[in-house]
Amino acid sequence: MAITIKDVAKLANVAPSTVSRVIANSPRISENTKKRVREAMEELGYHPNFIARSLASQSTKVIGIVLPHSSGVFFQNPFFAEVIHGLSEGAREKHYALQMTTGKTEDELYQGVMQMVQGGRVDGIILLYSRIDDKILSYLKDRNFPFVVIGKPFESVEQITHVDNDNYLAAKEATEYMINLGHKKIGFIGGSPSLTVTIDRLNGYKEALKNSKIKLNENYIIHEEFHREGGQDAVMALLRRSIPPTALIVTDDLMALGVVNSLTEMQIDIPNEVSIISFNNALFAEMSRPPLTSIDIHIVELGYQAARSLIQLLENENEPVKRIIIPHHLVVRHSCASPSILISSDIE
Amino acid sequence: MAITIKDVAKLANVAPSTVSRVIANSPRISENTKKRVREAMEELGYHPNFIARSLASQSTKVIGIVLPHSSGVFFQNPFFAEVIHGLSEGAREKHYALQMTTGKTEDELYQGVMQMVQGGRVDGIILLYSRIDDKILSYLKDRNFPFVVIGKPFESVEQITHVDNDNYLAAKEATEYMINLGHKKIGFIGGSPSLTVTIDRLNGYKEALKNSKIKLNENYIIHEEFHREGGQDAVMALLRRSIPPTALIVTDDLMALGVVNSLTEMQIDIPNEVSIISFNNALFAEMSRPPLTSIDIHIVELGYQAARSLIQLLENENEPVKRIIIPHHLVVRHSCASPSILISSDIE
DNA sequence: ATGAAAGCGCTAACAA
DNA sequence: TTGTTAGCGCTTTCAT
Repeated sequence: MAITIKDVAKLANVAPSTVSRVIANSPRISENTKKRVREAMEELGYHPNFIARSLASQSTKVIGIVLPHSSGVFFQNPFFAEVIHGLSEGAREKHYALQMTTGKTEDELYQGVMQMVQGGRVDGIILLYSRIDDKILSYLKDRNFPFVVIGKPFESVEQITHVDNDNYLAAKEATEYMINLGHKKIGFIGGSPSLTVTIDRLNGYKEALKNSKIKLNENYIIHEEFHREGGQDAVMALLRRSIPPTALIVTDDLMALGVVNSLTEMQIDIPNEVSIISFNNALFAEMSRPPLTSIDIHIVELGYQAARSLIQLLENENEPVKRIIIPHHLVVRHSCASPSILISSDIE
Repeated sequence: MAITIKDVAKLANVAPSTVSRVIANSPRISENTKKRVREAMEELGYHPNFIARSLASQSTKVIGIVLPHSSGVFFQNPFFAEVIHGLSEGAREKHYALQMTTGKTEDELYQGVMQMVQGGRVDGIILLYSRIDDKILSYLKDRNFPFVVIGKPFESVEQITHVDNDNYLAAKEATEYMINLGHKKIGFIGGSPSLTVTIDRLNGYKEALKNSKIKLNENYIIHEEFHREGGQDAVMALLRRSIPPTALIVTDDLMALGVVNSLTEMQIDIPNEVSIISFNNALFAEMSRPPLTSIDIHIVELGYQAARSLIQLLENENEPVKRIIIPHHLVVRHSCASPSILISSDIE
């Protein structure tokens, strides 16, 4: 068995409780005994047992992070690595550990979260996604368990601390960018319609069209999964429209990559025949041929702020509910151009 | 306070230890009382407290994973997401949780590992890298703490369970592939020379050259970090050689991407002027223009097997030390060709 | 400023 | 087959 607080106490000739106070650096212990105790700890190579401490103090200093189910897809997307990067920075700074839960099905995931929460494994939880009617979110909310969501909660927005982009605005700007280039037939390729990020971006897109008096064409809106195949399927569907769009708002780089693949294969020129703007600005956007104009949403920062917010929530009894909006910005590359007069008038 | 084992015991009219045995599904409890106890648990919505269980049983059912320091670079590389994917599958199947440690410096990382280990936070550890003279590995080994490394340990290979590819063979085959195409001036762009993966691949490269009686040119060997800039710097250096290589073995996709970028910018044709073969076969390899011939090392499987091996180690008193080799395979795309007679004879 | 002692929720050895 | 009891290593009242 390892060195315990008792061993230290014995060597330093004090009570275990005194050692405990020294660890917590209680001001009620004289510098003198603090020094003695610390020397004893040093000499014995003592390290506090976190589990015991957790049990006694009812706090673990670990944060649980919940990936969406079907995490297979999620792992492939650069979003995952970046958000974890940010989370791990934020957690490490405050000396919190990170624990991960995944599940193949929603129910498996739910069980995992329940174990984390009721098992007392974590002090708080960060949801890496936000969707409509999420059982897990309801569970956390009902139990009043501390949590933060990355993305905008679908309901009770005012009561849930979350870190998000202004996805409505970002999509509106992206769409306006296309409109300003002269596009009128603009397609929208979004993720699952049950994700709030998709809903917000779709609304931004619609608003921009409305403001410019462009009639919304429901046939121009496609929902697919956030991976390459999703983008491919989406663009194929869009190309089957009697009048295909000349510009596409694609809400994920990996999808956009699929879009580019398909168009390239069909020898459709980007940006002269179809313009594309993507979201997230992962390395893929830069690597694509042509390089994609993309909206950078600063994913690392999203994770970093989420970790910090949760920790504040945990450490401050009555920390208010917060909404943190991470700014986005447009990175212009070479996937957007004015619609070719030829083509657009040709078809009409 | 939440429902405890005592509450259940009271309701079911048994002793707490009986409830504990029911949880563990001990065969020494009658089906009858099992049923009664389970009903009580159900009725109260009882969930066992993992922390208390961990303290009493001295086992946490959590696995610690250690990223290399300078994890900033590591997070960017698709290797990270894939290996975590595999780890999380392997851990979840056996109902283990995953906890992550990162650090900006080696010392910070070391402290983190010490906390995990001595703090009793984890039952075992997986190192996601393998380097020469690793303090952390020595620490784990000295304390006899269960761990598994992904990659080949530099020392005591026979005494440390690890999951690896046959990197020596993979690089040898890659090099032979180039030789068979007719290349004689073959460059090697590897990662840090303190990583065993680099060492193994370099040795495989050298062996292939030797077997084909091609004289080793130390100027053709470059070491850089596993990211794009690394690849760019490396290829620039190689191009400054009086006789630049006509083929490149690049031990990482992201680096290869940098190589391709630089060559493309300089209007050097791939594969006609320079052939490239990369490692890992991430999406980047496929996306690159031209698409890269690459060696797929099955990173997800690496993670999956690592998790399983560690769990076996933890659950079986005298599980033997194991070395698991994940097969690799060559994926041929369009970045390799025979050296142009013109160019190679021209220069010589 | 320090010590004694109870207890966090569970497991496991020992009894019965 | 089940109950009793003593910890696991720490924190935290309550005394002193």
